[in-house]
Amino acid sequence: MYRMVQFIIPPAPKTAKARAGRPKDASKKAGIIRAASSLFMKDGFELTSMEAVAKKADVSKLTIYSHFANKEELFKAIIHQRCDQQAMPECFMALAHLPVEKALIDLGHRLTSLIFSPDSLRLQRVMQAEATRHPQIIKIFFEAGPKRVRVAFGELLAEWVRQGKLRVDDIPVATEQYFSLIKGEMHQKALMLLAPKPTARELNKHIRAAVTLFLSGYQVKAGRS
Amino acid sequence: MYRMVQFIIPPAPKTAKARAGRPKDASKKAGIIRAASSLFMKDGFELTSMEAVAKKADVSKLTIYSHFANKEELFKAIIHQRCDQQAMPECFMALAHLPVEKALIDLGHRLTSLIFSPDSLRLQRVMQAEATRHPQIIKIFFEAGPKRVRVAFGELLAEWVRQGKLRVDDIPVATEQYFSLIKGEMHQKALMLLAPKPTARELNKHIRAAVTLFLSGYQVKAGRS
DNA sequence: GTAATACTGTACTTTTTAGTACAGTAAATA
DNA sequence: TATTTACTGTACTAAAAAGTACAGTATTAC
Repeated sequence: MYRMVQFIIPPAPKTAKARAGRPKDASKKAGIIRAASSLFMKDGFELTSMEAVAKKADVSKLTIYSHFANKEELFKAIIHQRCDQQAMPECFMALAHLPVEKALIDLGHRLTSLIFSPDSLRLQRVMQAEATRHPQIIKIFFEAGPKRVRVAFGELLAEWVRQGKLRVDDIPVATEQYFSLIKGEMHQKALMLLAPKPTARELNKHIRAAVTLFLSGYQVKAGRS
Repeated sequence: MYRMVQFIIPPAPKTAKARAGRPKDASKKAGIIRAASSLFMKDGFELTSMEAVAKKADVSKLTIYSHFANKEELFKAIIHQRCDQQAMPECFMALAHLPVEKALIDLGHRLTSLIFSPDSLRLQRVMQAEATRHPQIIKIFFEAGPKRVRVAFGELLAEWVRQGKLRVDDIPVATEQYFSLIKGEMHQKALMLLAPKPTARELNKHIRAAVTLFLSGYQVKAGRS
């Protein structure tokens, strides 16, 4: 039964068919998305009202409903858009020929500045809050964001193993460990508003400690079997 | 102005003064707390209605309002109560004379079975969802739960350092690293309902890997300065 | 120019829920 | 027994928000 889906022809490809009459205003839609984005990120799904979105976008409420079927669809559109923004430039492999320690520290800085950015924290908070009510969205978010980064890191690790710089039995496990150490508990606290943004000094110390521990487990030392 | 608060005498210490008339029924209150607890943990603050609590506790809505001023107070009472339950038996020091590796693995199992328990996951989810609206409660939750456990673990590490089994420069950092590794990303996924409960085998492997990495960084090897 | 569609503003319906009013009953103290 | 307080059930108020109806204006394709 499921196989058949692959052969179904998409129902009427009415793309930019210019269907007679005044066309929709793309700038209106963009304005709605911008307004909704900031409100959803600030207040979450439940506490953001469509009226507030309309007001902030300087648009009639009915205009919103002409672009998005309902509140859920609007929310999904916002999350999709923000996930795309969050994607990291996949330039991990460029680090493959640096000294391992330096590369890991550099990466640590880039990752922390991403995940501690106000936007990322807000998105993460909203996702967690809505986890039970929007499980599909969470999945999209995870695949588009965290997962891609981890895959790229795994490939970098594999390259270093090939170069004989690291000794890693289980790459997925090591990847998870690196990210766990880099995130640490500061991230959890930042999510819960329990800690102010860490200072540059704190971050530096944190990242160095994480990389040191990671390398003590995986770096190839002179004179090993 | 604020200082004065410290000197204000508590307004009439009517403790168990038996203030004439029918006394409040403690079992009603307990029933309300029990019902509210399960509902708040399931649906969070906003989506739990007082009517639902009343119905589940088999009690009149007004009875709830006679025991708790409003919904927020009821919620706070629930969180307090659950925090107290979550506290781990502080028997960490009993592990001080076991072999370090065995102790860390044992501890890892206890910690994971705590934080992956349905109750803990639910509490954590509710806390995260309500973080922005109830910052004071979050603080209480953190001090009563996670923080106490970390302090106890830090003392255990210090004891091992004293015994010459470990070499740890910065105990808070090492503590954070241990907990980060033990929690890993599985916990995050479990919170977001992205992963089913990990199997015993997976947990075992995960904990072993975490402890191995931790010890490779902090265990004293024969023949070191 | 005409028909079709987009957009606006206002007002409305519907639903949900926190919190209250009230009238009555039950259980304790004095 | 009289009084005071706890509890119940029903019905209510008030507010908030999703979504719709409608009447009118603006903008485009044909």
